[in-house]
Amino acid sequence: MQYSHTMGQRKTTPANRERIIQVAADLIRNNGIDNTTLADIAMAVGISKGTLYYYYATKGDLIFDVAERHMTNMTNRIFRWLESSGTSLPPRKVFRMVLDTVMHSKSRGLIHIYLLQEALTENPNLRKRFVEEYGRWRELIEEGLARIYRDSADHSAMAGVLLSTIDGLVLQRLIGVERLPIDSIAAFFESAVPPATPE
Amino acid sequence: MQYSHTMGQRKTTPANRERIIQVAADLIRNNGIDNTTLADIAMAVGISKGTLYYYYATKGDLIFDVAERHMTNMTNRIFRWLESSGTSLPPRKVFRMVLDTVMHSKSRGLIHIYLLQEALTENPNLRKRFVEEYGRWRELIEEGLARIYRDSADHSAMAGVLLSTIDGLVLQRLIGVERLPIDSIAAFFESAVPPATPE
Amino acid sequence: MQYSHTMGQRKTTPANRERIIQVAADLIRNNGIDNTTLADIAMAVGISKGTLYYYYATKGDLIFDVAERHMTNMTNRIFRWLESSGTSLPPRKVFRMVLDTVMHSKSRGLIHIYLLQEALTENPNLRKRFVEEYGRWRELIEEGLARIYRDSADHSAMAGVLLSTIDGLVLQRLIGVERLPIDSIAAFFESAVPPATPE
Amino acid sequence: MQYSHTMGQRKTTPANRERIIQVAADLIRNNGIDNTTLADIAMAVGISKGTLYYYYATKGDLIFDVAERHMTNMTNRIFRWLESSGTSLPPRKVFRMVLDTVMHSKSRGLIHIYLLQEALTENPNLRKRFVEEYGRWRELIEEGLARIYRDSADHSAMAGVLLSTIDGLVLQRLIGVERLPIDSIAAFFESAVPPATPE
DNA sequence: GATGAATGAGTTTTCATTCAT
DNA sequence: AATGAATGAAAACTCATTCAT
Repeated sequence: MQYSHTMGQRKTTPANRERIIQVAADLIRNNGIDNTTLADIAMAVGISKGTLYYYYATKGDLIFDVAERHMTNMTNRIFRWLESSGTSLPPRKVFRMVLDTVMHSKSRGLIHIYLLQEALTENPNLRKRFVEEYGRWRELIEEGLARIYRDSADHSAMAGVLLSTIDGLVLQRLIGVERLPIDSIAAFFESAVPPATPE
Repeated sequence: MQYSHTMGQRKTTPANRERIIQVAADLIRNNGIDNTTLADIAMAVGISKGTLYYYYATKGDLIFDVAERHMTNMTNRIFRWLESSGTSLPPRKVFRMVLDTVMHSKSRGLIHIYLLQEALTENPNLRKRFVEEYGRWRELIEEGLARIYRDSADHSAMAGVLLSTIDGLVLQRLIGVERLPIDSIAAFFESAVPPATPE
Repeated sequence: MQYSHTMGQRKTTPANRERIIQVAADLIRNNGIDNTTLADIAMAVGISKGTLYYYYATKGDLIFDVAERHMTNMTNRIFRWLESSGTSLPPRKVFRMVLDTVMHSKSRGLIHIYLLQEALTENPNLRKRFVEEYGRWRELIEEGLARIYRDSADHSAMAGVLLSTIDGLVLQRLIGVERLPIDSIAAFFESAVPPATPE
Repeated sequence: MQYSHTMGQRKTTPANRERIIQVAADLIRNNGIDNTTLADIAMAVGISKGTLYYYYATKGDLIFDVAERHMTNMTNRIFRWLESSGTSLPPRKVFRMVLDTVMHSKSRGLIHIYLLQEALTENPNLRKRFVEEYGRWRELIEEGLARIYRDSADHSAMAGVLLSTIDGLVLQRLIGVERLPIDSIAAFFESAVPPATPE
């Protein structure tokens, strides 16, 4: 209702789902999954617990959708990065950009960890989704590297390292490690020569 | 540390504490922190819940000690690696060794993530401890790199990347990402030339 | 009866009512009354919960109709038996027939018990209906016995026993008692001589 | 035993369990199982819901114990009847006694039905117990009949009928059928001649 | 006639924590 | 040191019912 800007909308349902996911994501970001109760979410959305149940049969189902949304956001973010990597920016800048982006979205990072945890302990389906998505992310990053270096070398290792490094840095960022040497890390990646490909 | 009230404790106490920590760590590894109840721990140790409270005033306190123990283990592990990096092994082997070690201790990795999560959401003190320890780990790794390369270049960036990569890889390993290209990642690190230091 | 507001109802209404009752009976048979939700029924019928409420103001009302239908079925069944008891079959066969019929309709039995329970705990009106109907059943059975024995003795006791036995056997059948000696029970009834009537 | 009048009692636990079962049985008798909440039971016993959980991990577990107790009571009752059947009372009186006993313990009957229902729909274990116990009851009744008739004829059919009749009569009693012809039913059983045994 | 949406009162269950002995 | 017993606050989930359209 409050977010239906368009006229032609038939049902309020999608809008409500949307709001629930959004609000739930916010609460989870701030308090973690376990500390976010369905009552909290319902109240924040402005509906009753019963209504929440009307939209989601289970807390797990809701979390799943929140995670789905989160992954989509991440993927989109990488896509945008991918486009910028085609430009003539020097590699170091491009790396710096990636790392910066990730680093500074502390909240994104936080929810990422929470959701991974949930996937690990409670929700096998969610875990499968994460595995899929991680695969996709690595491919995208690899493609980005190919554009940056404009060659056909095998960048899979670097892509793997880059992806892992990002997660690892996010983790450290979250727990509050200061002075993460982002600059020199970007430089490190720039300096790393792709292994000679026999091709 | 904070729980040793008297000096003259009978020796059973530390032994009991020891067992509690050990058992708690195991349970947490397998089920996560939230799915490990104090009743579970007490039963697995073979004592009553009441007795558990004799040793630990709070679940959080117990978790803290478990984490402390976990960090000590990690640090020791890195120490051992440090020693081996002084040998004349080619760098690639040394990198491979680090990554392997971490990769294959899936259970260590799991508990690491659980504890980080706890530190993040519930236990600020624990978070501080992690920050400290991450700092130490980076220094140790840096030192190891210095030994490997036998130079006085600044390896802090690489150390940062290595540490982050490890965490990131553990994360992916845990959620079940297959085909992590450990070998080529090790090669990648070997090939990475430390940035020229103006020093 | 109590729900037909107008005379000129379109013919779809009774048909819908019919389907609702049928479907509800099936679900109750399989899951019990408490485990059958209105949502289940609506979904199985292919209508919305709201529509269900158009036909039945209350879950209790629906159950009442289901019970009504069930009782009618039972009564009809006894009627059919009644007719067969006029034939020249030997009494033992006739008894065997009754018992068999009841025994083998396990599903009928189940719903019978569920509805009795409901009548007992939730629905006084339904209880009254059961009392009425039980009276009718006994009379019918008595009439059947008179036909079998072609005399004017008082068969009310035997009718009472027969009716009770049937319910009791159904109960045991339902909970899974094996080896119910139906044959010898039929023989037992045959051998039982009606008490000498001073008439 | 049940209220531990003895001095040597160690723990209060058995006494508490006892009270819980007792109180639960009462509430169930009056309201049915589904209408008896754990909160009701806890309040009636004078303990907290948490404490109730301390004694019974599950509502089903508690019901199971209530049922166990109920069955024991029934069995004891039959035992006592068994003893009296050895006396020189005329058979009719003995039958009358059984029926009367059962008839007049309306509350026993109610809980019996409730528990059967539970066994049927929710608790397979309980169902097995009932099957066992029904078998035992039939044997006991058979033994009683042998004593009454002081012969070695096969009374299993009559025992089966008697047991079923009792359940059936209880059922009718519960729903409020008036004028159950107990007297003539007793007479009916007396008049029933056991089938000639070729022995 | 029909329905999707919303609700709230209730239910079982969980579990860290306390405490008298 | 040790423990059994007790607790209460909270959490997820259920579902009959209502109602505007």
